Amino acid sequence: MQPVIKDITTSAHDRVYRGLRTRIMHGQIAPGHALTLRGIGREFDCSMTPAREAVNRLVAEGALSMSSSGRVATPELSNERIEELAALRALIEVELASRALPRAHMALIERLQTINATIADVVSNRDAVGYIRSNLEFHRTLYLRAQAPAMLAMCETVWLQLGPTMRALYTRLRRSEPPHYHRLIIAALKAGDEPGLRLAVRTDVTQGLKMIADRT
Amino acid sequence: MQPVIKDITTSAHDRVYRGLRTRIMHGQIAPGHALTLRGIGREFDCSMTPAREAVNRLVAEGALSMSSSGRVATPELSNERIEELAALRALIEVELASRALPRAHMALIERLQTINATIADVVSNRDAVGYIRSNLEFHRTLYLRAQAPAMLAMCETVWLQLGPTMRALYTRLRRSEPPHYHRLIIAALKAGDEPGLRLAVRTDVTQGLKMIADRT
DNA sequence: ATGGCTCTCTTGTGATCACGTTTGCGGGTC
DNA sequence: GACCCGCAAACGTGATCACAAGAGAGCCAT
Repeated sequence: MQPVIKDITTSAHDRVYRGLRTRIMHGQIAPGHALTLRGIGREFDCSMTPAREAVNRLVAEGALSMSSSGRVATPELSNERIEELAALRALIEVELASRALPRAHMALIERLQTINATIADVVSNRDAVGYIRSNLEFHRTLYLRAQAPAMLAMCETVWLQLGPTMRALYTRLRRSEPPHYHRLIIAALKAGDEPGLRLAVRTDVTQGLKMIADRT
Repeated sequence: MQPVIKDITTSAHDRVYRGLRTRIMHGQIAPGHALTLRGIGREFDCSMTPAREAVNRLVAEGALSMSSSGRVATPELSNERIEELAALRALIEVELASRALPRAHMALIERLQTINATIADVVSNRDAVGYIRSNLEFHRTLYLRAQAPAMLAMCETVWLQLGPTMRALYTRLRRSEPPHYHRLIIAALKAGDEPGLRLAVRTDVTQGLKMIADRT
């Protein structure tokens, strides 16, 4: 009989937290979708306690919104809030890219190109969730080089808040072309062109989210 | 017999959360100070459950750090992290000030001057906690005019992370002069001078935190 | 006197339960 | 057919408990 290997690495609430977090960030949950503690506990096979901790953490990060009665749901963002979060993305990500630039060597650029190819694949398959995931991976891979964990954490918090909204955007948009500005980012990295990099990142971040604000 | 008025507005975990949060943000707790769930529960007169929720939320926001064993304490920040958080403050607060500028009318400027006078009082009393609180109130009052709640929330998260460290700084520094750059901020607001405002805010935010990184 | 070891007390975790509230559905009325 | 009211099921909250892990004090040996 095999001994049961105790899962040292993660406590239950951490497992639930991570599961919900990636699901939200990757846009697998539509805006306005409601969640219940007992339902989460059933799904992750634990009691309400770890589910509560995970949910509270996500509420604190703005990934979930809580009604006055304590019911929790994926947030439906107003246009003002989307504009604000886009501005925050631009602000922080431009800084992160700028800090990553001096440390960007060839291996990093090649990895970015690989991810970009994946994005092209995923886009042709009309896979919104895959697109969001790959797109964020592209950005995160670049920003990891900035060696600025606090900034990256803030950045990911913004991504998290925008997750369900990005899903709503990209499923409506049904884009078929791979992101144009990613190539500009890579080119600027190769050339060591900081102003060009800043502009490319800012544009890439802003362009997609502008369309949401324009819908109404 | 008086009827017991049920406290509608706040649940227990919210009360605990707010209490701990302002205590941390205002620098009333030194870096590295340990907290226990049962101790918090005793202090706020509740069981461990609300204490746990509040603590987990603060850990998620970076206001408290949690060891691998789950013990929780006020964080002792490395110099790199302080530099990073200072850069984040500069980035976000400059943007907030810039957005507040077009909406800043005379009543706001007068309120800022009143707060600044309070800071002068508090500084002469060598009251570090009072100084931090008034200083943050000065900034928050200005940024509220920006009408950007998501940005302000991020900003306050950074303040929260820096709370205990600011305490450590200002108690060591024992400054006796009121903040110089606050006058520059007010002057730029009066003049409608955006570049001057951006520079003044950036300098005000950065100057204090540079000294910490220089200690070592 | 000091370094290492053990034991105990304390801590965090997760499960369960009772309670008050809310939500949503179904039947009755206009 | 539409609207409103009432009831039952489901929900979040907070308390309590059992358990395992860890920290710290005290003791012994060197």
